[in-house]
Amino acid sequence: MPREISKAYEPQAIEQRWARAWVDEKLFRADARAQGPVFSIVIPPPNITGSLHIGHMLDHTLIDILTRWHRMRGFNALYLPGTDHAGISTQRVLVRLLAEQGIDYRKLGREAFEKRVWQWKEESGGTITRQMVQLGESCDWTRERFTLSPELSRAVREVFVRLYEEGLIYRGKYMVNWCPVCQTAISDLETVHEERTGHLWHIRYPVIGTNEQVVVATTRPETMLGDTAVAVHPEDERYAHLVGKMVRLPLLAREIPIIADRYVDREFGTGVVKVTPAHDPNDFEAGRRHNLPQIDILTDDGHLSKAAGPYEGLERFAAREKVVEDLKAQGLLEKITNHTYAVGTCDRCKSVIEPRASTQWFMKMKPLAEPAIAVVEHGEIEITPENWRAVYFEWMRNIRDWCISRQLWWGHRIPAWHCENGHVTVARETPAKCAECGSTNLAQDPDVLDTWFSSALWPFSTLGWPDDTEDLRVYYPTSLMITAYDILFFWVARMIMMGLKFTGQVPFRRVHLHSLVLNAEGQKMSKSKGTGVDPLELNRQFGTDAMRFTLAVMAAPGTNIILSDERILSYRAFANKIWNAARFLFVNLDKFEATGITLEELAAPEVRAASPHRLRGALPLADRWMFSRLARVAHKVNAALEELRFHEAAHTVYHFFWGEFCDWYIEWVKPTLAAENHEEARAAWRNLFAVFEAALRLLHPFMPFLTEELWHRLPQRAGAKSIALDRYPEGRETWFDEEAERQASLLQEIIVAARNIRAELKLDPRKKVAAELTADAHIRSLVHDNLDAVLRLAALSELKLTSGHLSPKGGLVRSTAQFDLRMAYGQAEDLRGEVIKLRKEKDRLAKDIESKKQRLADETFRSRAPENIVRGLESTLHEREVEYRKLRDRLAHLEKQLGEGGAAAS
RNA sequence: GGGCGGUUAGCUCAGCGGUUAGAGCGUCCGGUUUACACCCGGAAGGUCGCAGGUUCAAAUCCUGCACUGCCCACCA
Repeated sequence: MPREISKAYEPQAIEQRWARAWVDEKLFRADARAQGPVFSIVIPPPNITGSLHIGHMLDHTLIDILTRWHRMRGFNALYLPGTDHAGISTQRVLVRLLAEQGIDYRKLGREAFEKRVWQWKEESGGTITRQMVQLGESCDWTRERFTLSPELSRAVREVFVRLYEEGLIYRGKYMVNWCPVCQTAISDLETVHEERTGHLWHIRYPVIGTNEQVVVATTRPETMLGDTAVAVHPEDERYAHLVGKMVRLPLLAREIPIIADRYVDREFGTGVVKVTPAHDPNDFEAGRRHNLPQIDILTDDGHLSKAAGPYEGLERFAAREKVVEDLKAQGLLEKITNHTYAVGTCDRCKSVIEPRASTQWFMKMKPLAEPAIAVVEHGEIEITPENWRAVYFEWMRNIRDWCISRQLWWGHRIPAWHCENGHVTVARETPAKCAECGSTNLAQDPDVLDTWFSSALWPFSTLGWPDDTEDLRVYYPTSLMITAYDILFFWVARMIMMGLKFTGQVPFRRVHLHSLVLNAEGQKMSKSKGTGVDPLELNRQFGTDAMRFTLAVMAAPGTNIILSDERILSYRAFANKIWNAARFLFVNLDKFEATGITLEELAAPEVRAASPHRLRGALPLADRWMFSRLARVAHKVNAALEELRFHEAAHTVYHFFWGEFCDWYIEWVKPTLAAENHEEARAAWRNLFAVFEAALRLLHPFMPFLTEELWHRLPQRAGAKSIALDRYPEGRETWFDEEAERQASLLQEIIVAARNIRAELKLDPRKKVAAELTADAHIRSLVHDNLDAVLRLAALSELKLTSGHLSPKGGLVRSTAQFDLRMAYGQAEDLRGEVIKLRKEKDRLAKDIESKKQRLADETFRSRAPENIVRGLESTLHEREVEYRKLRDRLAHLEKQLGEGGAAAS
């Protein structure tokens, strides 16, 4: 046990040392054959492109707290780490990096590009995992996975082929969200609706063979170039005579029909709508119903295509202006009105997406969603906080097919091969010939899968599926999924669907959705917006343990987390407090050794396991109280963690350690530690060490580094490896010692009362003064038995114990129903402050008593409220009345005194 | 257009049916108590957004309103 210990906690060196040691020793390697109930959790795989941001830090902190807690409780715990290949994100990063080097990725070609990405991944893709090691996360690094590794790719192909064979994956031309910047289709979830104020352009379409014209309104005038009809409601009398006639499409002079369709809203605008089947979801459906041609007027990169005639080549927004200008010139623009509408933007690049009919791969979701709804309904998967259940159900019940193909190069290549005759062969391995016509002229589909496709398989693909592995049998279904609520649909819902479909089991038994971490302005932290904070910088500044503790304390469900330096600072102070409590033990080792106690003795398991109730009676009050509090706190922390109430668990240990262990217990037993009576001193040391060591274990899941370091500095059994493998304090209810808690808090009240008077009198804290305590025999005897501690902690020279009523004369008094404490004062003190205070207190008490009396006088209350509530109220009322009488007498006395002195005249 | 949160001490937030509503920071007063000034002791500070209702009992449950944040949505 080292004697030299720095005065303040300096986390950096300690953290680095333990982080490395834990990995080197493979301390957290899970053994599928180990004993104990299983706790398994897979990480929400971070993107390889990123570095660790505060959101990850929160995820990982909560996961790690629970993993360490379970491990310490004897669970066979697995925390499986890994990363996501992050299709679009990674491709975007690489394209940019290459561009910076003057390389056009398209010219590089697909194969060379992929090679570059892999190379980059090897060099830079490990940032996050390195950072996770630094953070000391208790993952099993031997089981690290990557969504694009050969093993996981195999799972992806297996799933794709099976779904295709069942008809749940299909290919076809449908309306998709097209991002002209990323140049790929994206899913509905990846488009973010943004409210914008724009215009509604009203355009005249002349009806051929008449003098009439119809007016259509549109938010995207350039799409008129792709119109293949205009539509009216079949029962709209205004236009009934026009149905079946043709209109001349302005600018292009194309003749298109006027059709009747129920999807037209007669109330909106003129009741006539232009139909652009290739660029609007409603029009697409209408186009199918009426057999209209689809004219795609766009190119992949958002310019106008050949189909746009004279507008070919124009950028889409330039084309809009030109179209409007030309319509205006031809007098075909009736009016422009203001209009707010929601525009879809690309989640990745924020550019406006274009609805576009395109041939893509889709997954049928309804059949997959049904069982996924059922398992949550039936509680096979518990979602916390509960309000997310409703959100989940809502989305799942209205789920639409998922566009899974992406026009990218980085990702899982779709396992489909096209032959020259247009047949498609879907296979697990590259086929030699077309399954339909036998052609050997095959080309693999160029598209890759949406990143979330492989993420959806994560809980079982990482454990070895599709093989029937030991890991899968032992660790699947996983115990819990912890992630931010913003990927409930993207990821959580899809994992549930895929897990059920392919393993017949839920992927996890519980989902905990935590809040987002926002900055001081309440904005979502984001690197692109420059509003992010670097958690590693904060860790360096305040210590990882302080950061972890802050996040845990703030992880209360419901609200978002707003991080501030002040808050982290207060938990850095907490870490320092723990450090200094340890320091107290270490710097007093000479006193400790003087008692003849050995370190071996302290490390003995029977001392550690000492169950307080066995010792009760033999122990001094302070120790009985402390052990009881320890048990109660352990009980509460365990219960809180069981229910994922991290903030409550953290609060509880914080208050226990600082407010009870340090502020009261250590101060209380200090003299005993140096007592002449060695047996007494030894017992005090033993208990102090035992409580401190237990407190470290209690704290360990929250503050792994600090506790590991201090635990190793304490005497430990030979071969004891890590606090992380030690037992978590249990807090059995049989350890609670209510009598000791009651007595200790009474003594504390007396001490606080004395301190209060001292502060009021502005006494020099070192100056010891005499006081008088009036109380019943029971309390007097309690105080008498603990007189040394009371005198010392209240800085009293003596405490006279008296019975009966306290005479009203002289000194400052603090009273409760149980006792009166009086301290004499010199003549210089001004009593007016005290009088004001007492008056205020008297009013408050009078009001309180009045309301309690009223309650108790209420017959309905007495008959309906539970007995213990009524009795509790009665006894409280009695106490208040006692306090009130004492206070009234004191006040009268003081007022008289002031009045006589003439000081109250003013 | 639907839905979900939030509104509690100067600030950031806990508490979510039962006796005098809590924490951290900040404020004020007093401290070189040999573990800790990242500290110690004491104190001040709140008609729990507003209005109704349910209940013996409401910060806590219900309804409405007002701000405020977010999610979902194919009305041109």
